Amino acid sequence: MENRMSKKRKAEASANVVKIGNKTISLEGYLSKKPRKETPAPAVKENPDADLTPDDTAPTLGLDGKNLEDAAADLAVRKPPGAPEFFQTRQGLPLWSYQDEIRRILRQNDVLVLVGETGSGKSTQVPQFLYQEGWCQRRRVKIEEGGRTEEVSVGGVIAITQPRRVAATTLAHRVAREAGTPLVSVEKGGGDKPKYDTSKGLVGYSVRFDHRVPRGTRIKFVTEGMLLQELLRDPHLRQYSAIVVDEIHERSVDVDLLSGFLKQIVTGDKAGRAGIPLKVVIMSATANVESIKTFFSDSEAQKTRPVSGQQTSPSPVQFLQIEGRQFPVEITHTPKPVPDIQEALLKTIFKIHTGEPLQDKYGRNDILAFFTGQEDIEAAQRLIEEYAATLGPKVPKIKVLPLFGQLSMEAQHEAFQPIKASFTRKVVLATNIAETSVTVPGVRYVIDCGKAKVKKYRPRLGMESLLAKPISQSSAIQRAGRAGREGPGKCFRLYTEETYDELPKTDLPEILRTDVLGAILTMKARGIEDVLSFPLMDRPEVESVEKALLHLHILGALADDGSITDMGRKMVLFPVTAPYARVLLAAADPKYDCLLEVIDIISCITAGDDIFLQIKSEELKEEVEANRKELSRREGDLLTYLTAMQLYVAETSDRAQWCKARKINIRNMKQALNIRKQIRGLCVKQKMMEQPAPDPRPFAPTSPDKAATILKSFLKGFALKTAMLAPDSSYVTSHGKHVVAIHPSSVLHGQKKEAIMFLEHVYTQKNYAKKVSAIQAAWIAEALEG
DNA sequence: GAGCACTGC
Repeated sequence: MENRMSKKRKAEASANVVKIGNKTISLEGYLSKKPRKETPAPAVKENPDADLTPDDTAPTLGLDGKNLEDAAADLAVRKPPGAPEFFQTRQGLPLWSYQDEIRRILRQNDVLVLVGETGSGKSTQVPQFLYQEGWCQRRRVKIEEGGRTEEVSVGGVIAITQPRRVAATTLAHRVAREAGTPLVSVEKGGGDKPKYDTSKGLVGYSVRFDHRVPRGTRIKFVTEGMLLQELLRDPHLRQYSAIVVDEIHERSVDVDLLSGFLKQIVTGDKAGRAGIPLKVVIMSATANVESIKTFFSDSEAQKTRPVSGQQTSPSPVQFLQIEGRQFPVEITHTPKPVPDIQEALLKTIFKIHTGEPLQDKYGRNDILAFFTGQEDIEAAQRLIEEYAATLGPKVPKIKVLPLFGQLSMEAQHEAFQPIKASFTRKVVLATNIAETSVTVPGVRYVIDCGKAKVKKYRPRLGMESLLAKPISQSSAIQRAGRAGREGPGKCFRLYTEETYDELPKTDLPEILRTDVLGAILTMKARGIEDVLSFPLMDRPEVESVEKALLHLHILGALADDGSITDMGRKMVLFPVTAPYARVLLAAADPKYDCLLEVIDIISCITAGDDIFLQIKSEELKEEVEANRKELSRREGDLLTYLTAMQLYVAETSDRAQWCKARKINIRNMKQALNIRKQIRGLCVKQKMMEQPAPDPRPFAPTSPDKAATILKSFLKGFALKTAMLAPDSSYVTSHGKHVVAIHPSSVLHGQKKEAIMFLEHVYTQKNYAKKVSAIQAAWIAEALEG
């Protein structure tokens, strides 16, 4: 609330401006409550491909009876190199016949855009085709930097980026086996000695919490975020001869930023690499790559390319398209728009079930239906089960399996298993999770409702919305493709062909749907002064960028002239969003001195979805709620998370049972412990605290005074996410004056407090505040003071 | 009284 903001702050606000490039923005405008019209923007989830299924993780030793030296000897005499038992499979991949062409293109060019559909083998084969190329060798060179000459190594390694950790690690394991230097899992091997010398190898990976980079690694699978972090240390990516950007069609914020930095390296002055080019292979599973090709081709910098010993000047971006290995999928649209999608979905399921065979020569004929969310899935499940009970003895039975992210691991796993009962058809009711993240085996019929829930950030309102929106054509194609993985399939679209034609070709990339706060800070920390001119495939609206710059200024990450501050540099070292990083820095301040507590809370929050699972059945409800009583704190959700973490750590006998009794997501809790360890380590390294005492530590409840201090440190990052209780018992936000309701998942739901702070603000059916704490109004002004 | 999907030295 502006009238509660301190006078000092107001005075500063009117005086302070942020400069971006040649633009000047005043803080006054940011803090004004002038209403603005929201522009509606349709958007949808991204898209496809995964050249592997989760089952691929199974570790195998391979190369029976051989050791690393033998494999190395093979390598020298054989062409292609690698473990012989994989030759046949690899040679059968569509990509195999393109290997000479791929090598030829990259000998002559720096950038290749490669379109390869699901199953083409691009993720596993491309790095193996390239690592023995002449340009891919490591070289000792002299580089002039700051007036002095330095001898450094450039090149030698190929990095392949993946949007997800599992993809990076499973691909690395598979390629390592194919290359004949498997990454034997020491942990999983139990007491057995690994068969191979795992300290050496051609293939490695590096993802958060998990790094396996053997000596001699030439092919390294990394997450996009990991490479962005490496860029912080090494802006020229000197370790690498090539970067293979996989799954670019998913268009994560990280891949967009990475593309910008790669474009700068490829087209810019390569003095930092002693003139040695960095090769870039962009890989997409969808053919819609025009904008990507244009992005990497058109460059002003290309004209001023240095001539320091470079033989070839780069030609335009090369392009190669490889067919996938999909079975044909017959697509049916509805002749007319359906009035009730839920009803149409059910009718289509029954029609397929009664009219189509249960099995054929390709295998099982299961059904996968795409829904928008959990609520629809659960409603449909009840109706299908009711219907299934009425089926005659000659009709196959139906087994309904829901599949969405909030389900437990075991429940999700059930959807991947073949049905054990005979004469039964599996019907999987899934959210978008089945479009990209997981592959359900056995599916031959897909039903596509044409919608998906999409999260979109509304910069003008400073909040997010999560609503069902029409999907894109490429998303619809991806959904249909799920029917053709194991045999010819059928896809039933519950919308007309005209509707399909009018859908956007691709989904809105994440950078246009999300708060660009993090992206801007990432750029600033990597030396981008004028963020508006940084090369991006899709540019966020200038207003969104300005909002983010101002927010970063308020957080203290940017100085008045828009340059990054020491605090900003510290903030980017933490694997949390900028506001959380600000809270960590505040908590380390002697004035607050509550860093350990704040780390515990932030670890719980950033571990994924809520650590508290929802309680479904009525009978369990009372029991679980009774068990949760000891965790619950009247100060709100943050102190409740802290108590949960402290009790979890103090629990030494059976943590799994402890979680089960309270319906706490143990997977997220374990992840929270990982994050806690990582953040603690970073804080020690930054001299923000001493090495903390090891676990377990006995539980002692946090005192009300300490709780207040913790909440005050959170306000340092979230002062704008506060609301006051109005006379009509609603909460009105101090920034924007919106009415918000406390989300039912909060321990403060239904309670009236003088003022609240909330870490998340999402519009679904209502304007909801999530992760809520009770605060005093006076604390808000205090937090904004300095 | 309610929850698309991912992710970070």
